[in-house]
Amino acid sequence: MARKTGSHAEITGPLVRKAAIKLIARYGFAAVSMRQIAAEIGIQAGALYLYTPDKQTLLFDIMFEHLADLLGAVHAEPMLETPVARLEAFCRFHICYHLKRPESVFIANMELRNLEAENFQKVEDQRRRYEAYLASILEAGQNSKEFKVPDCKLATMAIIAMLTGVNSWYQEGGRLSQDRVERIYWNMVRRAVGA
Amino acid sequence: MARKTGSHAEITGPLVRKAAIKLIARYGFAAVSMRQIAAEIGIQAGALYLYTPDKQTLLFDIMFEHLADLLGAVHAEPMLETPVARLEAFCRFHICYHLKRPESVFIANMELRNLEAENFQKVEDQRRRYEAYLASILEAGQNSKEFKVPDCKLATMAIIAMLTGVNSWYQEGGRLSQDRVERIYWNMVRRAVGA
DNA sequence: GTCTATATGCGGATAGAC
DNA sequence: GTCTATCCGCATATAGAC
Repeated sequence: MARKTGSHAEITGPLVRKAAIKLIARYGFAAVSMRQIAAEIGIQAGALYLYTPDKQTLLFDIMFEHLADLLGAVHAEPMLETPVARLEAFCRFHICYHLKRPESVFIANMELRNLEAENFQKVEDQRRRYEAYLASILEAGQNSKEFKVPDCKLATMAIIAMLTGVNSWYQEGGRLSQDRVERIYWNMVRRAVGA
Repeated sequence: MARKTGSHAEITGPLVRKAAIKLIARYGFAAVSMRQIAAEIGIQAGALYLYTPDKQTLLFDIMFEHLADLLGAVHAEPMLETPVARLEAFCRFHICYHLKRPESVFIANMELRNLEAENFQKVEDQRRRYEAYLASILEAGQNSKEFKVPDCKLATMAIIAMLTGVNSWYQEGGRLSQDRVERIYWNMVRRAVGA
């Protein structure tokens, strides 16, 4: 395929996404203008509309793909034997995956209310599927008597909130290594579910 | 003091605050206009500036007062004998207090990035003081060997994230009573700290 | 594919009448 | 204390030149 001079779609497309993630994470969706996003990558605002039909779709795509990637990654994890091994793997996976892309995580958690109804539903469905993955581990452990969880649904929400919270304070090169953090959190989770 | 016809400062002032909390919680600070806030209470936008010097100060006041009230309330709790009793009281207090004012809690957690630097510092200071309150309970239990916490700082962050997470799913009149939720969460916390 | 220019509307905040 | 009117700037999105 011939390409005209000044044709950079394959480069610019991903740059738009990347710039939007960076700026929305920092300032919030409503506070970031299309002009800012364009300026971040050195193009004019009008040119953005070659890569997204509008601002709302840009937000939705960022959030949906983040959750789709997350779901894909968790399901790609090797399926371990025991519930306790699976729960440890989940805890470590969750912390690790989230710490690697703090901006997307932040957007996925903070910008739900800026999604239009239809888009919100799609994103929420993904989120529920992720929660269901953890819930199934807890239920398995409950059935096998390895865990003592008073309520699997509550434990699911509690564990996810606790693990995601790491993103709000963890700093690379800080007092604790990531592996140490994972270990400490896993120990708290393990005891919380009575394993 | 004589009052002119149409003078409703004592009524309107609190109404402004209340309307702002409602709208900012629902749509986000950046997405809410001063015109919307005014319309919510049936006045014109210009009249808002009798009650706040600007939009930023309105946000700061809401967040700061929320945290000041929270700190005041937690320090007003009766000081119980043992660390384990104090930790249970804290867990129940935190869930109860936060469920009672979900909008202010949401704003305090979501709108930090919309605060100007100086205001941000003041709000963060309050938050740190609240965290320190929980940390001191954990340290006391650690010293008395009642708890087995690998790291008090991490346990503090983990417990607060976990407890605050209740606000994101709890619905009055749902499957579980608030007391039942408090009990279940307290049990998870208790085991997580090895008590 | 990107630019400039522009249509159109809403934003925060203030001035001055009542 | 509240209203109306207004300043001024920036928002999203589109049209058409290059």
